[in-house]
Amino acid sequence: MRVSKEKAAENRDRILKAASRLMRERGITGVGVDTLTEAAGMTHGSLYSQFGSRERLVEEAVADAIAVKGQELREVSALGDYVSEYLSAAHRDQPGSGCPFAALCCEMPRQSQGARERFTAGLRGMVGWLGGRMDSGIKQRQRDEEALTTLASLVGALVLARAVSDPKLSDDILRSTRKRLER
Amino acid sequence: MRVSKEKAAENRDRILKAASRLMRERGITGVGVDTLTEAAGMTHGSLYSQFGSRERLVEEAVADAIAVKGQELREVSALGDYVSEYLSAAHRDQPGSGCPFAALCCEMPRQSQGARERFTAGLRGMVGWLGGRMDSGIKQRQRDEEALTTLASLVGALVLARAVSDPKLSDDILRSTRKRLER
DNA sequence: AGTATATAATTACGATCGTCATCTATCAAA
DNA sequence: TTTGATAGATGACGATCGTAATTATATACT
Repeated sequence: MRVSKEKAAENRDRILKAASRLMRERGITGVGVDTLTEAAGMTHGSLYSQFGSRERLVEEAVADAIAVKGQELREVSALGDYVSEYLSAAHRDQPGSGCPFAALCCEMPRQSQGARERFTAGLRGMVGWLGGRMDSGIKQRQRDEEALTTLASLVGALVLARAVSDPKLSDDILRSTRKRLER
Repeated sequence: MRVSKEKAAENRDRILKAASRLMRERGITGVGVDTLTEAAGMTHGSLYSQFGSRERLVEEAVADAIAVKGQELREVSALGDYVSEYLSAAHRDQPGSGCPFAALCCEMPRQSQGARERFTAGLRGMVGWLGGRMDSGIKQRQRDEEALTTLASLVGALVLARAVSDPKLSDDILRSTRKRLER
């Protein structure tokens, strides 16, 4: 059956938002179409009507998660504040609304080219933002390099902190990296 | 039907090795029991005979991958050499025989406690190894911290280098982090 | 306003998932 | 050597996966 244009757009958005969150929480491969559409209050087939394929939804979900996070970045001014939040226990324990790079990076190599390109574009934006908050006393090239290594440290620390089973070690990973990046 | 004790042990090992490689290449969730046992030349049900459940196989595969990599570490003496190899294009392009931490970290939060514990134990070993190759002019505690941040940088850089679709950016991530860790 | 068309959700389908009951062949004991 | 017990691979099973045909209704046109 068909629904109003508005309703359809809402439904589509609910699936998208559910995907954005659930794929970060359970992994891209870890969540099926049934779970995604059910979270949006519909039957699984509706995904195909709205996105054509699961692969397409993945692409849009990746882009959306990054875009939303990019918006949140506008409210952050100091790099130090961002690092503190990024490497916090709260961020570690809430992957569903957390950094898409950290949540999805390991699965990206096996995703469609479209999804990888959106991920890459988002990462470039992030690097640009980080570079903009670096010491302005250095060259552009050097700033880019430092932005890249900083992002790698952030992502690496977060994924490892999430992975280990010992809370104390997890905290140590976050704290050590926080300390390291303060310098 | 039953096979000889030797043959059974060989079969078990083939499944384990296939899992160790394939799970790193395609993700833990990305490879089914059919693929795993087929790679070992058997039907899918044999996994249950040998390991009891897929979950158990995951635990053993994680432990095995880490153990094998730990053995390889014995042949490395200088930290600089290790970093160069770790952040090389070759390592990036061969996840199946590469670092288990980088390959599996993002999926670990959703694995069984047993698997996470083995991952954690392996990571502790790695941190100890790294700490042993740090400047010996510093305190134990500081060495551990630096080992943790170094590992986070390595893992973060590798997973991001694998994730992005642009080869040039991927190389930049590896090179920048290599440079950063040389200091 | 009535009818045709397009669109979006439902439902049915084949394929594949992980698990367990079954059966066969090895190993151990007499 | 023969027989009972047991270990291990096979094949069958229900559940879930992603996709496509079907159905129902909102929208556009006469």
